[in-house]
Amino acid sequence: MSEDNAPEIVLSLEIDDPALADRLATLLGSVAGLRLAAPGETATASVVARDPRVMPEDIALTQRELDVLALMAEGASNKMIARQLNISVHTVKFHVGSLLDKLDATGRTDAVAHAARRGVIEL
Amino acid sequence: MSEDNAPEIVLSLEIDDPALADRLATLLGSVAGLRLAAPGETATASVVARDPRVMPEDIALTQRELDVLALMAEGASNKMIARQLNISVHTVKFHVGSLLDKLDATGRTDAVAHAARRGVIEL
DNA sequence: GGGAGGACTGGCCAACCGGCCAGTTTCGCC
DNA sequence: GGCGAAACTGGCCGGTTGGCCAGTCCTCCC
Repeated sequence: MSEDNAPEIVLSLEIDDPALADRLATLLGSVAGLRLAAPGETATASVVARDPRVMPEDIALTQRELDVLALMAEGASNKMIARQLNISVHTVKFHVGSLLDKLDATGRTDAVAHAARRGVIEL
Repeated sequence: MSEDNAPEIVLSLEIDDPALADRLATLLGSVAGLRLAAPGETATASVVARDPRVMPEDIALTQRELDVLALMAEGASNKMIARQLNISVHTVKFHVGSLLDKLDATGRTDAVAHAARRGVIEL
């Protein structure tokens, strides 16, 4: 393993907590074979620590609601969801309604966005 | 600054490329004051390097489309968007239409999901 | 046995959405 | 001067959405 077949790994920091960012910058800055990205530089990998804000109470969604939510995130219409899950459109609407309530959303788009933000679903 | 007011920083790795993950694990594993997270452990920060798959061609969206897209992601209706941007509902629909085209989406929910996936917007 | 909660279904309806047609203005560029 | 791109506006219309009412089955639990 010569040094040149393993180019430096460039890390960008995306840390909300300044103190933590500082400590990490110091720690990582002195590691051989690795350096921190210059502003605007494209990094090999990012070190991420987001503000752990409003994540504590994970919303209690039923299995069925998760099914519906997942299909909503795929852009499926109520009709399509009904077909997929083998239930009536009315039932889909019923679940969507619960979802809007629980996720505190104003519409299906908002519901998907909120769910994604809270990590309930993965886009 | 005693050692105990600065607890170990726990890093989790989210690297798609196994080789890179390996190198990083080795490099970071030997840094004092820092360790890698055990499976399932809550980490202080994550080191992320996602597959740079279908991200090359960043979709060309106009400024106005970005405006509309951002509001869509907030769950805003066409009417609300129109008010926000001080344009008519028709114009909003026009931009939404272009967005659906460019993002290859079937509806506004799908459009927001696609945009988020491609990093066009941040949820 | 009597809740309580979840899943499911129906009808009804106003509002919203998206796609179609058409048009104007403004801007930069060849 | 002409030409395309972007932004903007209008009318029209069928399909979708979300909220309201109602009801039936379950199952778990006190």
